[in-house]
Amino acid sequence: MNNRTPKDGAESGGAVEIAYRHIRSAIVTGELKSGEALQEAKLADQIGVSRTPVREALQRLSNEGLVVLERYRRGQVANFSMSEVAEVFRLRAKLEGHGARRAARRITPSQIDHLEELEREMESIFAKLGWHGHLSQFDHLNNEFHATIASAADSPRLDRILASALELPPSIFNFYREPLEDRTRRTHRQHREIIDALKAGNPDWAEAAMNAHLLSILTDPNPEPE
Amino acid sequence: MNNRTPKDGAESGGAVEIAYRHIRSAIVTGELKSGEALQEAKLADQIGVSRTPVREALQRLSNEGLVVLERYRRGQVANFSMSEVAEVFRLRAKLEGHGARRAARRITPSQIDHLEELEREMESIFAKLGWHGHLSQFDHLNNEFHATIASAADSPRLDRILASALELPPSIFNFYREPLEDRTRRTHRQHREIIDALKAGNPDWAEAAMNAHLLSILTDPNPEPE
DNA sequence: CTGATGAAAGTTGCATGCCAAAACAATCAA
DNA sequence: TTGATTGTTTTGGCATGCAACTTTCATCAG
Repeated sequence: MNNRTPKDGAESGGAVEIAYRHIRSAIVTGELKSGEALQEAKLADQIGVSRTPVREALQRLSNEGLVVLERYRRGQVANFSMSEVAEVFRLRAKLEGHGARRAARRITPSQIDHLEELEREMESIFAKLGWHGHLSQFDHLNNEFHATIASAADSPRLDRILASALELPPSIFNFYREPLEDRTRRTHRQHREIIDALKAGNPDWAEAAMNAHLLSILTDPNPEPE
Repeated sequence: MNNRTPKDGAESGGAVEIAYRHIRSAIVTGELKSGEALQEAKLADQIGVSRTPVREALQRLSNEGLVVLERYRRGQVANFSMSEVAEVFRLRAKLEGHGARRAARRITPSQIDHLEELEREMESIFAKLGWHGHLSQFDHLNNEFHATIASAADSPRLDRILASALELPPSIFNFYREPLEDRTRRTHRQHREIIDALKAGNPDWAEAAMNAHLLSILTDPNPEPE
């Protein structure tokens, strides 16, 4: 079973990267459901690599919180309670708010162009495909939008934390009661406001706008004490 | 070269854990200096495990930011500039401030006892051994002190971020100009104040005290815009 | 039928080997 | 001497095999 691929078309990284993307995407699209068991051998076979890179990929996903690993036990797709989702957005608000504040004073014109371009793309695929069709692409663009701001904050640690510890499968949005189209339109407005604040170089505004954006996700009133 | 150890005395986890602790401790104590190359085979041999668990351990350390990995390149011990250290403490202030705020309403009496016990221990070993002797033990107890508060915040993600993305080798303290004894004494006072705030169940106070504690590390005035 | 028990099957943890890419060294041209 | 070039050595990336452990399932006592 030697499926060595000396040059696999549009391949970017190594086998770990392939496995990582594959599994992550399966989780993100809901193909792998919360709580579902993850068997190294099966995944390896399915992806076309050996167990070693699959193990590394699962390790990474475990760090990111998308997968739960326990010694000698089968991995599982993590499941996210509403309160966990809320907590993630609270933490992201703290960190990305901080990031936006710093970014307001450091962001370059070309980064702002990039943000505007990303936002245009998001709006255009939303207009073309509607919510359900655009979920996966939206996730990607939206992640890059936030990552661009974080990187403008010039804090590699912040980058890493946001990229690795505070990601959620976009499928969680499907649990919300609010019509998804409404939520999406609001998201776009908020993105534009954040861009405005960054363009103006106003740290307070940028932080506040980012906070508003992230905390608006928590529409369901949450009864626990702050 | 089969150094299999069917039951290795007071062993806790697996080979990965052994490798992880070994390498981490070497970095933390300064045995491995910043920028030093990390060769899988050499480490594996030295630790007494194979390369596979060493690779996993390095992966973990890379996620934690203590090690820098790049595909096909030798790993290196990360090096921490003053501005990175400052940024870590700013991020910790945001996150642990949030944690302390939540903890103030949730912490249990037994957790408070635990904090007081930890603080007593820290002060006692400091009194006995002075700064240089107590560095490694202090690091351990101090980490548990902060981890206890974070866990009282009842936010597993926060736990994981603090444990994995915002750790620094305690050796960085040696770069500060301020006499270490002074700094340590202030740390103890601040710890006691944090405990007081938590005991009082006052979220604002707890957050503020935690912020004061973490931001006081940045004694060197930093000229960059916030 | 229910819960305990133990063997068989399945899965993960780790060691090892091979190959490809990087690091290094020697050689040569300018 | 210096910088480029090529050949050699070193080292990391991945596949695979075996051992340790968990899970499953059949069996049996109650």
